[in-house]
Amino acid sequence: MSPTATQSEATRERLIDAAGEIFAANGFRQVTVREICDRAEANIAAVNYHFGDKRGLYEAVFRHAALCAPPTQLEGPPEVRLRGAVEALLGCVFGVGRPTWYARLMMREMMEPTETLDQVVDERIRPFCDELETIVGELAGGRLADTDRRRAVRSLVAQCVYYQHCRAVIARLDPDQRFDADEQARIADHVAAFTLGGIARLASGARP
Amino acid sequence: MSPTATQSEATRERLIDAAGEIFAANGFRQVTVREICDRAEANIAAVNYHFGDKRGLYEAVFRHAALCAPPTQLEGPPEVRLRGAVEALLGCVFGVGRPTWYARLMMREMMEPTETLDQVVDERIRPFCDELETIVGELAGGRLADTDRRRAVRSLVAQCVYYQHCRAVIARLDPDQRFDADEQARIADHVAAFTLGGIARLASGARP
DNA sequence: TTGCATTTCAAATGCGCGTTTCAAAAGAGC
DNA sequence: GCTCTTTTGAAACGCGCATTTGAAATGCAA
Repeated sequence: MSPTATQSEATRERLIDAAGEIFAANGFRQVTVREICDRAEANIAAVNYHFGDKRGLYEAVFRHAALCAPPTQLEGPPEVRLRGAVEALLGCVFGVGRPTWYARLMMREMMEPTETLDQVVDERIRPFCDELETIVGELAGGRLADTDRRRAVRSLVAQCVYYQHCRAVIARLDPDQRFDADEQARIADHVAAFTLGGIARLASGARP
Repeated sequence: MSPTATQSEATRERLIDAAGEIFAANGFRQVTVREICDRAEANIAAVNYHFGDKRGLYEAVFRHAALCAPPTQLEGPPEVRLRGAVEALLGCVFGVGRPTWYARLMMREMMEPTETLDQVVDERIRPFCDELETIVGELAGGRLADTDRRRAVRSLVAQCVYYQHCRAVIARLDPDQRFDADEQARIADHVAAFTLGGIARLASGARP
């Protein structure tokens, strides 16, 4: 062991990685500092030394996770950009390649919001939603009021995050349901089609 | 004080009511037995006496909450029944009249499923989803495969529960957003229209 | 009235866990 | 080599909280 600067940094990273997984899987309260340090192969005092306290570690983890934003398709006709946005969202949820615990962490943060959530909303979520509103507006041919556009964006996002937030129920209703890349693509097809239909209906002005 | 059978029952009920609110608001771990007993005006030992332990109380609460199922419109054309189902779902989420903590409790249960969730899925959720599938099938004129029907039901449900699961984000994106009965009705309009459009698009066979 | 069963009460117990402490290890600068 | 700073290590502290305990209170039956 050589406690040099790079070694210290390595310890920090091991703690963040271990804590990210465990926090996402079990929530803030459930997780013990001992458990995190065990997996990170760090001493019990490392958390307090590097992050002040347990909450400081959590915030570092959340901030670190928030860095991997969904990459979106910025060019092309609105149908293509819609499809790209859906895949980006589902990619976060299904997390086939990425660190799979970010979406779960986000879900937990939504249930018990802290100040960290405000930052993430401002820095990441709002810009993304603004872009979605633009796409929806174009798809509707400019025939939607602001409120309707906003609600349509919610309907779109809802269909994606549903597979994260209600996975427990989905898995029980449909034991055969898979959550791999192939299924992700099929769901993306469905959500894109359903959303196009929904927007078309809204734009047509028909009310049920 | 008269520790008779009805008094004992009253204590049980006070504990369940108090615990329901507090569990829903703060989660299982956060809540202390002391806090529950304080609000229920019961002794600290009452929880262990009546429910064995804290977990036993939680399960009793969840079972009790699961009894208030969404009342659905069973007759009429599928458009009307769809609208009824949307309102029932949103009613659970917005909880304008009902015990408002059921939806929150359900959300928590979805994140950390216990055996209790299996029962609730079998007894309440699956029958409800079966009915939704029937409605969707009728709306599509029988032109949807089972898989597409199921996904459409998910898209429908997702739009409703989104207002529960992501309320923290919605409130931050839209500080003016209200969650009262009036807004609930407008959202029901939107979700019903959006869903009709989505189903129509799926039934038309068009793919993006 | 007097035992008996049920429920409530206040205090105590025990323990899990975040945090602190203080010493040891290991470079960095002189 | 020697001090100084940074990082790690093992053990201990202290607190919060679920749970237990044993007695008191209360109704019921004989």
